[in-house]
Amino acid sequence: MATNGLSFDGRRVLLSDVARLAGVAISSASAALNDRPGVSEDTRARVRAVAEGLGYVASLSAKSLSSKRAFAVGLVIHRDAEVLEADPFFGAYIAGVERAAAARGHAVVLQIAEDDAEEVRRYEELAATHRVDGVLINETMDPDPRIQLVQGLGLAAVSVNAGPDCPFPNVSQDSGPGVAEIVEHLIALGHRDIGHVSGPPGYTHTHRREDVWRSTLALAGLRPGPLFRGHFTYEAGRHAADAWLGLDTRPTAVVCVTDLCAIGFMLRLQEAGVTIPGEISVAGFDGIAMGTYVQPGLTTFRGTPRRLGEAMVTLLLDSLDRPDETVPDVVLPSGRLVLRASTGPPAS
Amino acid sequence: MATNGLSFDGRRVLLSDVARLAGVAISSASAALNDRPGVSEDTRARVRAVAEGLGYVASLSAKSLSSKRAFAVGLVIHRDAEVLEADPFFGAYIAGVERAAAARGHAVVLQIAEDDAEEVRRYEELAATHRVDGVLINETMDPDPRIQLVQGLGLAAVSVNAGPDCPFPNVSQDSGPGVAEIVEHLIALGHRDIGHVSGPPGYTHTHRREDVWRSTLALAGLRPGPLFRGHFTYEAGRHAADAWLGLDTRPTAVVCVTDLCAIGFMLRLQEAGVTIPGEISVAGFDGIAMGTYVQPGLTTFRGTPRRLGEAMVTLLLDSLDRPDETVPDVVLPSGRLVLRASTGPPAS
DNA sequence: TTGAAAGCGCTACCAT
DNA sequence: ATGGTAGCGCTTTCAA
Repeated sequence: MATNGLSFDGRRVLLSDVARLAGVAISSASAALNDRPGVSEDTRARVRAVAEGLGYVASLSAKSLSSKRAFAVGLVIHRDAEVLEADPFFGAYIAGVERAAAARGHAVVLQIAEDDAEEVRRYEELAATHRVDGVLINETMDPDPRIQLVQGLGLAAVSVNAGPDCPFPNVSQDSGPGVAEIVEHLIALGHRDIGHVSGPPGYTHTHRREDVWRSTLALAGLRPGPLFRGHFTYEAGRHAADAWLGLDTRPTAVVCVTDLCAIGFMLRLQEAGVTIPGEISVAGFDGIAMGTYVQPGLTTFRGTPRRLGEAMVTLLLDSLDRPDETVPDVVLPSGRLVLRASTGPPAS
Repeated sequence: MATNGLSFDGRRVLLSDVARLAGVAISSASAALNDRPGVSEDTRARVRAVAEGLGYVASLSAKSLSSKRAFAVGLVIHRDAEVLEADPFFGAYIAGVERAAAARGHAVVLQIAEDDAEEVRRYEELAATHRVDGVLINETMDPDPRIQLVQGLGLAAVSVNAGPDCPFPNVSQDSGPGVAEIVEHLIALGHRDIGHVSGPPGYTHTHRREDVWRSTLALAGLRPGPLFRGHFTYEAGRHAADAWLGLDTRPTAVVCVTDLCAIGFMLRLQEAGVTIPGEISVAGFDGIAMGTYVQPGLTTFRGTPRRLGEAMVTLLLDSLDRPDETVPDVVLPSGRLVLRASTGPPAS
């Protein structure tokens, strides 16, 4: 049995081999194997059987050249290696991307850009060489320069949580409900002064989470506590903690924009002798594994990065399959609240 | 300026366009652009200038079809999404892989397999479709089934820390010196009973680290402390900690096979009220960011995953470039000891 | 429904 | 050193 793409004599099995053995023309064999109309069911079955028996696998480069499709999707990650290393979000997301792509015969081409100029170059190369059929734009920013770039390059794409003027199909997974649930949880515990450690301006995540933090408090008749603008990282959390330590009146609870940030915040406070949740309740956002390792365990809202990756690829391939129709955007459920020991009643 | 691979009228710039404008034959243009001999320096320069001016980028599928090369390397990760998520090693490694590949015009095709059967299928597909020119085999096991598989499929490959009978070029980064340095550090602190939390049998990492732990102790005239066999994970560290808690005579120091494992070990002990390093010193291996987040900070040995990725790709592409010559294996320096507060003098 | 043949855009060979 | 041309292995059009 030759299931490895080699025929008995070691030569690659070609479509012409399949056609010859099945007693049909090459064009018919092609149509039969690619589910194209114009072949009788009888012929199709026969061709399939021969192909199967021979272990035929079409040459990708030949397919690509003649069909002008790459059968691959691109994923350009813009991040330094160090940050990438510490960011566990990435693993589950990429797993979703890869599996959804593989399920439809596409490969994932991963690129890493460490600065803006390099990111631009990567997209240009992907477009110029036709290495991929489309790209995934993740962590969309509010006006996002990549959108114009990618569109100008003629690349197909799908974005995540992009604004309404984004020309690409979009997958959205709103973090608003998650933040609302966290804030409501803190209010229910008795907190009245709830601060927020936010991300850098420009990011959808930053604005959305900040807005919902504020509006949820307003809905409960509470004024927003102090706001610390920082970043999504561990270090940013530590800095915010330093700021918190310098406050005259300290909030009794803080909602952090990410788990990593929350962990930095917590550990810095603990180093300064602050007890959690005794003196302050801390909540994060994402649901990374590390949140279960710290003491106390981190209350958070767990998203579904894997399903996000799957949804983005599926949407991209769908839109590629029907270039005329405009595929509907996808809305993913937010995730779910995970209560751990880092949040508790205020000291009073 | 048309730097995006499109000429003025929106048509793709072809090699024939470059040749025509440069006033040479297509074959000469091809030779000029690909650094092949047989063109005068004058011609080469002229062709280059025209290509540059036109923003010419060769079609990858056409190149691939005619040259039988994919200009891509494959990376098959065998791991569940959850483990992948918690494993920060991956980020730096993949960054190295990607950057080295990109520097030589190759793309990285990332595949994720969640079980053995799927892993086999992925390699088969990569080979059958000629999607990549070669693959990176990471985390080589002692007899590693992938080696035979990949070789049988006719794929080029490079392995890491493989045994002497592995047919592929190999990059080695010995973890032995690191373990030795850690053990010596503990001995210097005054420890005489030093245990080890090891990984699963079959992995090179497991055996090597275990062996060096034992031999370094022997060299100092010490008997090996208790050995806990587990896994590379956080959870495995916790289990080992439980075992340690049940011991009659407890070692005063433990060397864990990975940082993640060490962190699990530490946190479980701390939950049980054990003080670190007062009652026990704990060391890890890898140098992940999380080791700086825990309290006390984790003493460890920091490898260079990024350079490992770079070296593997470079070696693969080198061996691909000269199929006749046999390229020499690469040996990477081990890394360096990182002392933090999780190790200290024994209680006594 | 089926088959023949013309591309797809390069590389590589063989003349010149 | 150059230029013509035959592939590479498919898809796709167009006749039959």
